[in-house]
Amino acid sequence: MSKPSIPKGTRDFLPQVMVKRNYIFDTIKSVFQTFGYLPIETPTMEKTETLMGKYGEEGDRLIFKVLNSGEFLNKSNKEAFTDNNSIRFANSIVEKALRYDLTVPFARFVVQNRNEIDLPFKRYQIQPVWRADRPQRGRYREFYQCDVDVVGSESLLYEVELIQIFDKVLSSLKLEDFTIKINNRKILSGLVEVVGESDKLIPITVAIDKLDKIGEEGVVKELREKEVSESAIEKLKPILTISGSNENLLEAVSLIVSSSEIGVKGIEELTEVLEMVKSLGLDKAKLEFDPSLARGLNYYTGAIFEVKANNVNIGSICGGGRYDDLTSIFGMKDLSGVGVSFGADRIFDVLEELDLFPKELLSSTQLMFANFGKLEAKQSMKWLKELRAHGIPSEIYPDNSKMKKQMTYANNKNIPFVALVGENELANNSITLKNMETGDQNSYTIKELVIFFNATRF
RNA sequence: GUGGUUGUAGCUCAGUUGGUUAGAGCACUGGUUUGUGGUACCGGGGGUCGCGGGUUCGAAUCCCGUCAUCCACCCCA
Repeated sequence: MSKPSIPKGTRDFLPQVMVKRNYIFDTIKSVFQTFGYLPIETPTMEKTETLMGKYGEEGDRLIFKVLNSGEFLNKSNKEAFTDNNSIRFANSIVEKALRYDLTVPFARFVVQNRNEIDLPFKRYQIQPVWRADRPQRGRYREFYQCDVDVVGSESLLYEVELIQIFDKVLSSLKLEDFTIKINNRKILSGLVEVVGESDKLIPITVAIDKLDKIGEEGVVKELREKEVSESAIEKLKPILTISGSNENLLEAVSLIVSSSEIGVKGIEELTEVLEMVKSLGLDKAKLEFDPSLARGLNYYTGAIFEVKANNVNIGSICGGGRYDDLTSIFGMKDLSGVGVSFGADRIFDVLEELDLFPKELLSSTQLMFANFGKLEAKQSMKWLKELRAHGIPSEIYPDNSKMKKQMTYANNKNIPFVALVGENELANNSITLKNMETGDQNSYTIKELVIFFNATRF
């Protein structure tokens, strides 16, 4: 048998990593709940028809498909097989797939459970998703998304609320320098309408989205490759070059799209959101209107968001937007939704790189009893029971090993205190407490110990 | 899916124009210290050099294939 290993782009998580991951999840959950969102879960697998076609052509390719069980070959499309038609053949032997994100399953969930929920429905969902992408820095094939969404309201108050959630979560995680980028798909629609290329909305937005990566020239080159007319490119150029405050940008863009009804609507929405956020104030977040922000997911129709950690070379750590039509695909019309997603794994990488995890996360056990033999261990167990009854995380070394070995174990586990209970302590009913940081040792009774640990609790 | 990079000890890596028994640091382990870790000193274990084939008297080193990895593109959390 070869060395055991796990599939490409997946990971094992050791305890010292899990405590950090849980710190992120706990922070996110508590913020979500203070904004009035409640948890749901959906299955790991969805029917392929639920997922396919919702993420664009590229997305379909990246969906992990689950082979049918049993004698699937009997029911397979052999014609498609001999024709070398992979897609049609795959459809005949696959009817389930791993979820690609949490938003589309959520839309399905809302429609399916419409009679059990009240609108507007506010939910959060923290679960892994899978993408058959090639792994690289900050990109995994299995990763967690933490989604907050609300469906059943067109109110822009929710856009504001989600911006506040971005700010609150990331500020709570001690991130100092991050930017929330915001744009509105209606503005982009107005833009392509004004330049006379309405049918090329997607290729144009995808090209514009790459501005900060490939620069103005790169975008123009890509637009030409997508057969966008020269006159349209000329009209789009200001979008690529203008800069300044949110207000200045709004004014400039609003002039460009003024002849488009939908474009003007987008400007109005964005203006309202920006003004409200400005009057409420943000903690650490910077909020920037970025006319070149587009985002690849096809279902967005209104506001779109993306959050980047500054000074860290990793893609966006959060994203989201408003989708007016997602539930209609599943048969429920006129149900607007808006939501955002936190990329827990990327946030982890950012906090790790910036060394922002609290250091007390590393130790859970506060006190370890050294083991001096059977009698001593028996007494230590009694005292342990009492300490644990008071909620003090404590443990005992399992064997009467050499002190050096026991101490090394405590040291490696970052246990701050070791209790020494040997022959002498047993005789006078005391506990010698060693502080592993300073090396100081003092004698205590069990009562004093409980008081000591309750007092030093955070 | 396209292009490139790198595979040597548990981890990070060195290894000269191909030449005897493949090295270092960290980690692990034993001792100096049989009731004291984190610092010091001495010792020890651990490697089919990713895998398969080829060239050669001789391959970790050169060639071909393959798998894995990382990076860029595409796309995205």
